[in-house]
This record gives sequence, structure tokens and C-alpha cells, in this order.
Amino acid sequence: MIKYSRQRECIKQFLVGRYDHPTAETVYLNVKKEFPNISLGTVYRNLSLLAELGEIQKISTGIGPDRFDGNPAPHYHFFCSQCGSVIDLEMEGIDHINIIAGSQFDGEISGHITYFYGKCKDCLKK
Amino acid sequence: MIKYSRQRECIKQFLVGRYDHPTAETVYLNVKKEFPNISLGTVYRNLSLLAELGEIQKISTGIGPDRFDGNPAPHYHFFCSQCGSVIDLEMEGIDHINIIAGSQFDGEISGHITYFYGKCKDCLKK
DNA sequence: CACATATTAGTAATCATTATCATTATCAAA
DNA sequence: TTTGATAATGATAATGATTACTAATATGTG
Repeated sequence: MIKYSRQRECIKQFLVGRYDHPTAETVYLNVKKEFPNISLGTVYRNLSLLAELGEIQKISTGIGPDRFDGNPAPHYHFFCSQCGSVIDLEMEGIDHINIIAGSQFDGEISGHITYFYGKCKDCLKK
Repeated sequence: MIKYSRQRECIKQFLVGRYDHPTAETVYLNVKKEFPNISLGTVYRNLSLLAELGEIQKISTGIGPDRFDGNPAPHYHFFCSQCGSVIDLEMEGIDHINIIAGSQFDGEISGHITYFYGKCKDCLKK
């Protein structure tokens, strides 16, 4: 049974309506403004819980710390190899790659994780 | 200037012709049979170097430690959510998803990282 | 209100990986 | 074949990200 907590609410509100996919550390530093005594462990615990509940998304890049996305709807991400920013992609679904992958495979493919990389608009300018 | 090392050669040979994508720890335990005094740091250092040189591949799953693949040729992987095994997929290329992703994006998309997940053949049986 | 228990802050512990550094191995040139 | 420059090693410490522990506090229900 999950009980309400003001800290958890604050963490969620910080993520909602934000599109820069912050790390747990960034969430911590910002939520600290409202809860000066909050601990990093509480932030991690709630980010994991919210992700489990499907209210937010956890994004593992394989390089550096995990990122968190306040938008729970399925969508794809772009990682800029130069500045490290994570950007939402607006694109049509590519679930057909599950079929391609499964065509010569004996197991059951239930999904895929994909992210794209390259240079973002700002880094291209430089 | 890179100098030959027997340890590095042994690490590479262990990975070649192997299809189970071992972790650094597993490589360490096995190379230890030939080099009882080898240190884990040496294994990590050489695995990173070999991956940089393009002789092997480093696979970051986002969950658990990194895996290493003795086959440097581009190909896709399947992760079994149940037993954790990592399996090579034989499938046609899906580089067209880079085009799809780029169609409404301002930056430059140079590639993607994709892995598939679900249940492997063996876990389906159970 | 009172009780049961979920959550917290603070801190320690863990896991994977990287860094440091004195010693050893490799290799090109003398 | 020695020598000398330097790359690589083993041993260990340090780091970064995350999870676990615990006594105190907050929440919700009867």
C-alpha cells in the first residue's frame, strides 16, 4: 500500500512539463530548494518507484548516470555525442523492427530499446 | 604506440569464437587460468582498448555490468528478461530507422543503438 | 485520537569501473 | 645483445552511481 509523500509529489512535479531529461542528481539539487533536508536516497527511491508505476520513464544511456523523463508515453530519444544532451524525437513508430528481429529467432520478442545518436542542432552550428 | 602484451592476446583469444557475451568479471576468471596473477584492472583496461581498436564490441545493457562480444561486425542483440542471457540476432539491417528518426529532427543522426528483449527459447519452454 | 505501517533523512555499503604508481615487459636502435 | 625509452602490468586506492539499513517521522484508517 503506497502512501502519499510530499517529497515524492515534488519530485514528480519537477519532472512534469520538462523536456531535458535530468539525472537523479539534478532532480535532487532542485527538489532541495523546497525540501532542504531531502536525501539523495529518497530521490532515487522515488524516481524508481514512479518509473515502476509507469508515471515517469527511466532512460539508461550506458554512458554516465541514468536520465529521467516526466513523459510516460512511449517515444524515442536522441543523444548528442558532443554535448551529451538528450532530446525527444517526434517520429512514427518503428515497432515493425520487432517482426524483423523475430523472423529468424526462436524466442519471443516483446519489445526493443532504441536510441539514436549524432550531433544536435546547436553542436552542428559550432 | 601500442606494444604487444601476452595478457591482451589471451583476453582477445578468450572472446574470439565465443557467443555468450561474457562480462569483464567472467573474462577475468577465465584468463586467470593462464595468468594467475592478472589483475581485474588489466582486464578492464584491455577490454576497453580492444573495443576502441574495433577488435571487439562493448555492450551496455543498462542493467548489470557491461558485456563483451568478440565479433566486431555490426549485428543486433537479444536480452532475455528472464535468464539474462544475451543472444546474437540474425536479421536484415534496420538502418532505415535512422532516416525515419531524422525526418523531423534538426540535428544529424549518425547511428542508433538497439537491442531487443523478451523470453529466449529455453525460458519459453519452462 | 491511536495505531499500524509506509516513508524519510542520514549514512553506510555495494557494485562496476577507473586511476595511481612502482615494477616489469616490449621493442627499436646502438 | 645490451641499452634505453616507454608501454603494460599487478596491486591497490579511488571514484561514481546506486542501493541498503535504521531509527525517527509522516500518513491514513478504524
